[in-house]
Amino acid sequence: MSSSPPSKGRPRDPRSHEAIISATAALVAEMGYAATSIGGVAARAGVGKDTIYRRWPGKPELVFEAVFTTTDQAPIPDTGTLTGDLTVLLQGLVEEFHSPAAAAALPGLLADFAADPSLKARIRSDFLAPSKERLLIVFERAVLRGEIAAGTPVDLVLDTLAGAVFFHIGLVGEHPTPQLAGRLATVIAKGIEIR
Amino acid sequence: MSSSPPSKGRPRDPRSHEAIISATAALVAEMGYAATSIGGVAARAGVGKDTIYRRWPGKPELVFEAVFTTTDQAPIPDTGTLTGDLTVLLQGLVEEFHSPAAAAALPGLLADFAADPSLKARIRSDFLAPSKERLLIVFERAVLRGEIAAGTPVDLVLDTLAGAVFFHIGLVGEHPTPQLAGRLATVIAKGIEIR
Amino acid sequence: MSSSPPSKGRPRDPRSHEAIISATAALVAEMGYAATSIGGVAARAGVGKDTIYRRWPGKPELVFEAVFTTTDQAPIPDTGTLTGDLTVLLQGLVEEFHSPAAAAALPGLLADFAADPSLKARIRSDFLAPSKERLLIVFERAVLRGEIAAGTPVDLVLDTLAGAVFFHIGLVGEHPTPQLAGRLATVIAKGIEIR
Amino acid sequence: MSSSPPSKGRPRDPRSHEAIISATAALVAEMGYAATSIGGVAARAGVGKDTIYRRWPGKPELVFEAVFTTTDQAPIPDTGTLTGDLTVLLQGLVEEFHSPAAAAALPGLLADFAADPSLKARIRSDFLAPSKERLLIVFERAVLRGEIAAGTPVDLVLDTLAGAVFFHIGLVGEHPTPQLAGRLATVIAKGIEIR
DNA sequence: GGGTAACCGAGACGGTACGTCAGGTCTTGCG
DNA sequence: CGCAAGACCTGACGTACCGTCTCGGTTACCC
Repeated sequence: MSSSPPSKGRPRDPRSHEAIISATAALVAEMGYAATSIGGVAARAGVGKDTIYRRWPGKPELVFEAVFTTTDQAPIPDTGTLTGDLTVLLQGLVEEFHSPAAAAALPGLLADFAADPSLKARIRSDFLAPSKERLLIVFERAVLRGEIAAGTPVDLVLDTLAGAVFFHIGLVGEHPTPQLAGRLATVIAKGIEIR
Repeated sequence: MSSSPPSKGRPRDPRSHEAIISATAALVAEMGYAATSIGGVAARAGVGKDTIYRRWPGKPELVFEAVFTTTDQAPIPDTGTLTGDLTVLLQGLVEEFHSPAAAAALPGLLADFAADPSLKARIRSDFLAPSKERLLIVFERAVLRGEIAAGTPVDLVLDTLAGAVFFHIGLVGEHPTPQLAGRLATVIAKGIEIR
Repeated sequence: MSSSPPSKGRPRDPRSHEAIISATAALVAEMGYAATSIGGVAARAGVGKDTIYRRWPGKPELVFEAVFTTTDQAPIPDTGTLTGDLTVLLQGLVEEFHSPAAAAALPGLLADFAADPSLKARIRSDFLAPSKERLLIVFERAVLRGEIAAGTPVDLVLDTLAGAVFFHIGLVGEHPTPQLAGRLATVIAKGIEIR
Repeated sequence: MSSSPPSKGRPRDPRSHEAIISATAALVAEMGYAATSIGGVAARAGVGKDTIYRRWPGKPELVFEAVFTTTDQAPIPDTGTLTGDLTVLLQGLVEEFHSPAAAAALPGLLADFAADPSLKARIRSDFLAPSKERLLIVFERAVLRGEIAAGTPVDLVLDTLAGAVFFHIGLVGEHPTPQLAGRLATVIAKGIEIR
């Protein structure tokens, strides 16, 4: 299923990989996305530029991997109400978007992804996929509870949730209040509920 | 109120201004934001680079002025219902974000604004101000009609509307369906209405 | 007659030119031709790389100009005998090839010129032209004196003289003895003289 | 005399040696010396880079061995006159310097040898040694015939012969005429002969 | 109506980063 | 140990922009 590893020649040193990733995360958090250069990452990681280009095609892919390593092990929320579930989901999004590295990286990173046709598709498939999976299950439960209709468009709702948080936190730079996730969840839940 | 013009020496040629603005808009639409350079704009406009730097501090400010010239002459919607008013407002946002130049410019442009502390504030004051003004009046009427509470947070709702549209259209690259504005308006209106 | 200077835009700063030339000469003398890089010259001259590439197409042309500035103001020898004239000419060649910068530069420089078809022709026209001019006059006088035949091939003799000195001094690295020029001159003069 | 072979472990595969040598000769002839890289030779020979570095310290030594394999089996000329002998010797030099691989390799190769102190000595000992041996014998015979003096400096004459041919053919790129060797031989022989 | 000060085009300037390539060393698994 | 493969660090390559500067030359205002 997965591509067989060639296993020919010297294997790539996982310590280089690790050093590159953490140097990237540190530089992005310290200097911002635009001021982070491949050369700078290489110097900081004590690595040649080729070692980076061998693994990633460019800065966007590298930063994406370095900053969004959160393997999203968070459990799927199950509070018993749609509003409660959405609140938990949104709290996750707010935290993710507000972490130092992510906040520094996201605007430039998404801009680079959006600008490259071959990367644009990955916004949905890589950035949003984990959240979509969870939102799908939350919606299934809400449908069973009779809170929302069966055909509620997951992608559109997810774009709204993510867009709202990204715009509010990432672009406008608003510091997230503790109530933020709850407020947004309430509005959206009420908005899509039956009746 | 505005800075007094020096009025000493040769006045700036308004034809240069015009040529720069339209060259910028054309280049952004054709090549995208990242591939648009000041030098390229100057060459296309038949103008020296200094003539650009004399008027704008950098690419973000230039592109902002070139692409968002919509003097927002659109009348404030007054359909009689909050949902109707929001639909009209959102249609405006969708159109604005979907125009070729704006779609090509927005992700990179917002990223550059967000990355520069001195520009970050202008996202709210320049990008969103016209919409906020209209949304305020729409909300006032809705309060008078008893549809929403008096203290409904305008900024947060606006960030949600703008974020949803920007994310959906600008980043994910979804082609806007005719129903999009209405759907979003319905959800948000229902979500913030009393009861 | 000469190409008209464009005189459009900011003129090139002759101090940059000067700084680049002397940095190049110094680096070649200190480090050798191969270890002299455009980037190194730029750093040493306090100049951007573009400023170098704007004036010279590459390292060979730059080094050539930097090292062989000797405008060959040496007078044409006229000692009364072919042997004497050739001795003076050869002393000039020996000195030129033995100067620190030239000795360090010549093997690599000539190799780069010989490897590039568009530069190859310049070996004869740029490196050898001044010597050929002098040798021509020396030969004319020797013909008048009846020492050599009228059709003696200048280019071939010049290649022999230059090749002998270059090989002996530049490649094999022999330290030139005071008698070297005289010995070679005697051999060649005797070899081409009538009888 | 030679370094003792390790004779521990697997012996070196002579087919690799052969493949490397012929790949090197082919690449040098096709692409030139500068454009010939160790990596390219390895790929062409179907060999790992280490297998090359295990046998040769670097490109100069490798190319030298690949291009100058002519084990100089040519017999020592004995035509009865110094001019005749020198003509035969020079014909050999001209042919050697004019062969496709040698012509492509020589300028860069000699430059690399001259630039490295540890290789510089080998120009005389490796490049010129076979010719010197023959020239010595030619000179001995000429001394016996009374054509030249006993103390004629072999090295200097050899540098002159080699330098003239190398400069004329290798650097300036002159196509060798059939008379070239004879003409040079006549000049030099006349030049060094007694009287 | 003559200065003078700012504007204009062109393009040179010192920098920084790009993505590629070669050099020479090393580390795999397999003979 | 040899060997093919290929990862590794270093450092140079030539290009593209950045934002500033310096030319010659042109307006338009102010004295």
